[in-house]
Amino acid sequence: MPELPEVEVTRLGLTPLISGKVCDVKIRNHSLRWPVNSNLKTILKSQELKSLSRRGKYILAAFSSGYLIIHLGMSGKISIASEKKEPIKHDHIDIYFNMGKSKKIFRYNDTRRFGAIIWTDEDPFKHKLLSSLGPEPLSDQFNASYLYEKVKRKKQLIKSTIMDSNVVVGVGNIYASESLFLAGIKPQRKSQKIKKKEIEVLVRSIKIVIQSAIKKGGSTLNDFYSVNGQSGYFQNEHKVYARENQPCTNCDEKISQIRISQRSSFYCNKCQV
DNA sequence: TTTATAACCTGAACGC
DNA sequence: TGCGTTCAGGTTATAA
Repeated sequence: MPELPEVEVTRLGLTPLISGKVCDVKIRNHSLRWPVNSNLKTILKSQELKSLSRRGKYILAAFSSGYLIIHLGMSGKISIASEKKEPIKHDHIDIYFNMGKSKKIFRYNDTRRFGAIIWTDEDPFKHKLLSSLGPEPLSDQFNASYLYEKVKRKKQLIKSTIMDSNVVVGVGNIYASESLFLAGIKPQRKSQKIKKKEIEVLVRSIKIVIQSAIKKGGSTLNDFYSVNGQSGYFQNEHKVYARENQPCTNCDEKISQIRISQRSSFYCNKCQV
């Protein structure tokens, strides 16, 4: 999946392709991270899709009387299909839209079923999944003073801190490694030991990495393709992620790999201090 | 309160 | 060829 850039690329790809009123819903498998509401068909029927927005890694589909909160988990994918297109394995949910002469299907596929599709008729930002999220990485709210306040008493490792969605949303395992490389900070440093100057560089690096990944259409690893089936290109630009024992693009030192919180982490022992 | 770990699930890649 | 093990983009609940 999908870190923030992949979710944003998905949202941008979906927006021009889907609109109109829901005319049917088919759920083949209810068991995602949380069980999908069995009444979804009744709830959504005749409701008009108003907009698609994003908060962190959540896509918010606004309907006439509420919101679908969609999370892609590790392996979730959304495609827009015609009625003729037969569902394949792990196509768990179809939402049919009446679009003039034809019907289009919003199709949710998720191999590992870590994703979620949740209906709420209240303010989605007050939903418990979204209410305590940190700022968007590209917003002005996410700045050096903010992050320094967050890290200065934290004993956990800096990579874990920037991946904490209560600190900043959208920085997943790939972009955490990439941002720390760009900032010249080792992922295993303790957060509270990082100087204010370094935090300034780190904030800039996170913004650059996320922005650049969105422009390139996200990373394509095993599972991510954008809505139209195109792969992203950002993986061609990974400087450290999944490059263990390959030469650093900056100094030729071999890229190192360690595990932090059960996640693979990659860094250059020379360029990062 | 903060931090680390286990758990959710499927499939691909690898070693024997 | 086949079986067992490990690993994969995330996030929550629970343990320490």
